Amino acid sequence: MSSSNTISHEIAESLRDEILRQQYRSGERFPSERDLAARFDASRGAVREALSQLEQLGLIRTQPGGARVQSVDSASLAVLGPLMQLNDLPNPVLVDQFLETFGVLAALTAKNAINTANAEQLIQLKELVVQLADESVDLEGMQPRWREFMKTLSEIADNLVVRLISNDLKAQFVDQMMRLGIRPDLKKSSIKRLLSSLRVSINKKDGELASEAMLEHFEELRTAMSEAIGLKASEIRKMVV
Amino acid sequence: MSSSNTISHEIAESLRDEILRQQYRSGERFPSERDLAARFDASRGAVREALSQLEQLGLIRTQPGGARVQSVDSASLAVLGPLMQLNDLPNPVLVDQFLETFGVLAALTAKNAINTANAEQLIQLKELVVQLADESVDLEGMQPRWREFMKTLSEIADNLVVRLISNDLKAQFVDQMMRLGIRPDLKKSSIKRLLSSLRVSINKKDGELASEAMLEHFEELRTAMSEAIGLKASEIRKMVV
DNA sequence: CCCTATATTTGGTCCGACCAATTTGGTCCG
DNA sequence: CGGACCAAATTGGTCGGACCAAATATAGGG
Repeated sequence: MSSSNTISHEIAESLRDEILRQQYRSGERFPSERDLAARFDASRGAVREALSQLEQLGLIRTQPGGARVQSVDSASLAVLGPLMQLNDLPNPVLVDQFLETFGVLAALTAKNAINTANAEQLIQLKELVVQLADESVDLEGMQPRWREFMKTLSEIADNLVVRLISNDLKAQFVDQMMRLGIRPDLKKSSIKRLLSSLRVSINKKDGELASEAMLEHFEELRTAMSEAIGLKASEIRKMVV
Repeated sequence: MSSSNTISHEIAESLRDEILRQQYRSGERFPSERDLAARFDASRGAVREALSQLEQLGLIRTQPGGARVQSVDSASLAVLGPLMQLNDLPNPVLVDQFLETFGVLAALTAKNAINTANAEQLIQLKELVVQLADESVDLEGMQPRWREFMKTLSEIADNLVVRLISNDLKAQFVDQMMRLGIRPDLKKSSIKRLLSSLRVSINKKDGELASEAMLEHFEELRTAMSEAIGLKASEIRKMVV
């Protein structure tokens, strides 16, 4: 399940999750490197490498005399992914905030992409939208195309800041949702409306229109996702009972 | 100038800047740990700690056999700060992208804050806006109040995702601009308009209005900042000549 | 020239040691 | 009893050397 095969990474993951689970109070002293080495049955060097990663994430602050735990919401954006994968079910509030935030960034990207695209790029976008309208492909199979479309938009918009933000969200939010079987029930009409707006905005080279369509789409996605998670939650509850 | 007093951090900073300066081609082999240890006259352990930080930043990927440099725009958002402080003058394009992106996030925050604020919080916001309208304080002295205002908005909006993003931008963008003497020439009328809109939106509890005002303000800020940087650049050019 | 077997390089990990800063505990004094 | 002060234990920071396994580079054979 967990990624890297190295011990130091395993230690880092383990400790990271403990901190994200609030198992330490903010400001509390973190176990000493020697203790951690003993606990994980590893060398102090490996532990120190792990701690230097946690420090980079903004989760701890180390000083001679002892490391201290930092408040989670003063950490780096890179903790968002792990934060959403902590429990069986991602925190619905967090998912909603993620979608809302990602939505405005996607809208911004779409606006700038369409406004700055050259003729060739507009054609490229148009083709991608056509592919997205293919009704013979199901929602899951469509995901790669959506990603391709967003990636193209991102490349055309060419905003490094947005791209860097997206990188830290590359914890594959969508993948995780798919894996958990959480599938937002987006009305086909809703998607059709989005695609239609996108088509028009590309033809008219009207970025503002694309932006609005994107915002609206994410709004609907938030609602659908909220329902989907709630549904999954009740499913799980039944399983337990 | 540079921050942490530990050797491993110094090494990390040094190597980070080299990568951000594109001194290595993406995909290129990174010097071996032993070479780096020799170069920095440090132990391999210190170098390894530095490298584990760079890896966390998404700047390198290490494997048995050799580490490889990653493309900058596949890195973590946390590199944005260092990226803007690389040269004497920050990259204007990057600053503009930063302001644009930060603008939509600030607008989102303002919208949600005002829409969800309770009576007490609305009063608090109103007071802060009044303080911002104090004409007896100059632009620089006003910065702490602006920060206080934004912080309050952020706390009320209570969006962890946006907060995490802001954390990685806390490389004190404003501070750096101040330090460099880059002062955007924002028209007083422009600020007055923003404050006025904010006042109205708070009174009417109309988040959408606040959002629009914020967007417009950042739009003007982008223009002003662009001019300010251009001005500073020509100043520097004269100095050299 | 290509493919394979071997030697070298490289990252991953461990151990033991030392230093300096911090923390801790206790002692002494008012 | 309380606070200031001092010494000991703890802790992070760094170093050096060592070993392994994976990856790479090299030389040899087809």
